[in-house]
Amino acid sequence: MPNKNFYITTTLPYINAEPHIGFAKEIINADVIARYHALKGDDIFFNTGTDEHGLKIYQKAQGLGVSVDKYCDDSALKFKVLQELLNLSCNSFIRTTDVKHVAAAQEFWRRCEKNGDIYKKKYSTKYCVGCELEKTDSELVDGRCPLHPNAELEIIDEENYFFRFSAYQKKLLKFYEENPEFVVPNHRFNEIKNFVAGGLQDFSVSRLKEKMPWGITVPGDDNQVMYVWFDALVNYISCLGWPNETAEFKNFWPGVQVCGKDNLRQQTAIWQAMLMSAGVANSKQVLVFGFLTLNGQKISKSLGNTIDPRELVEKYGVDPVRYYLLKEVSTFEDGDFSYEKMEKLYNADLANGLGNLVARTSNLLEKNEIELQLVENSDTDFSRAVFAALDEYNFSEALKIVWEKIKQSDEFLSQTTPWKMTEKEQITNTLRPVAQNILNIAYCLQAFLPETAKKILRQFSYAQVKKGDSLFPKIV
RNA sequence: CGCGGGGUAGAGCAGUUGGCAGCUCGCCAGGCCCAUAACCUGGAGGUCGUCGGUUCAAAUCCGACCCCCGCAACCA
Repeated sequence: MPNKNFYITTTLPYINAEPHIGFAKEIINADVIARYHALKGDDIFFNTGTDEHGLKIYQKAQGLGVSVDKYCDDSALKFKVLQELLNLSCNSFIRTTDVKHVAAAQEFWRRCEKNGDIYKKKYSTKYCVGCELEKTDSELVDGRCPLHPNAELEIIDEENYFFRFSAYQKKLLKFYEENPEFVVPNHRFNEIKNFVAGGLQDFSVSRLKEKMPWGITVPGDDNQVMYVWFDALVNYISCLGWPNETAEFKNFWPGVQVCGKDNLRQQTAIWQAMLMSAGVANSKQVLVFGFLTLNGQKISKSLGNTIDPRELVEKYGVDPVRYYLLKEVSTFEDGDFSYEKMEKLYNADLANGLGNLVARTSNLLEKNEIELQLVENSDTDFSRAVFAALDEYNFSEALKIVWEKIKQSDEFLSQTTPWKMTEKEQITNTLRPVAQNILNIAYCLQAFLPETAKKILRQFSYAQVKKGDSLFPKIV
């Protein structure tokens, strides 16, 4: 079977806030998909990065008394370290301040302009710096932005460039119809279809440079910079080298994009219209994930209940954090995080489940000096069942199937009681299928818990398996 | 008539081509003793939000209503 090329990209988090657990979920989900495809033998391009332009960034840097460049460098680093922290398999980290991205965004603009989709218009509107957005009166509460009541609204009265979004209503609807798998899950697809069918308004895609210098200069107009959204979306192809006819771009675009549910419009409508305008192929698929709550409450800075992935990883380890987000939180619906649930799940599934099974089995193997020849992925019915759930992005179900195998193995040991046996051959024959199960489990877990899978594969690759350290010490 | 999600055992959830109501945690009783005080077996516990309809049969399909939670060109 020839290798296929598989491209997946996250959205780029905006660097004005610390990385939070919601984005961790998004990127871990993407990582599982990428690792799964790698396991199948596909060639992978896995992109993430940072979104760094816009007024909010500019003002924040000024407030801190540092140069914008330095502020961006420092902030981008906080996101880049997630790759190691969360054990991600990304091979591309793009920053919207990268030279190649800036050039790509400008070329993208030129193509949209050439196609007649960018025009200049004078307008006046209220603008919330906190949201980086213009606000309509209907969105305001007491004349203030409800999300940022402490920020003064700015009245913008200027001439900006607009993108002819309205021209793409029919084309988008046709595209959706022709690609029934384009947005997953289906209820999000319906949502965006309804939105587009309801009519589209052109939106502004530039700002006056004198008011907002931190952006990419509009080609042919030194007085204007691109609106941050317009510039940022181009990253999904600039990271592949576009507009150059690179091998990466030819081999990997179009790809799969993932995003949080707040980003539905940007990814599935605005960006798709932009691609059509620039004459670039549309994305292959967009996966729209749910949100996380913390102890049942919405996570937000104003509530002060944000949670830093680094803190979690330091406390529990990478794989337990990945496990929680994959098993306990459904892929497309909202989910909840709490330390209490984290620790319960850790003990039940990782310490008492997988960790204990590996410990008791390897201990019996070592103590009885059993030698085995095991085969990786010997039970293809099992791995197929796991992968079938993965094909539907149902990570929780996939892990459930794996854990059923763990339970079966524990049951088998209890029934056969190999620790009572005296004949080495009998012990060997009893432990062999259990050890083989563990190896098969580890094979499948490579997509989910890469570190743990690696440890087990290594431990069970020797003819004489040793007990080794416990994988997940119980939390007491 | 804005859009969407949800309401299933004490808690957290799974379960729609309609067919005996499931999983994890917790609780009770027993077993085992290789293993990380772990593991195995059995048990208690649910009028599947409410009301009505279709059907031999409804958590699942249809209609009305109640209650929670997001979103509303916007935050992952």
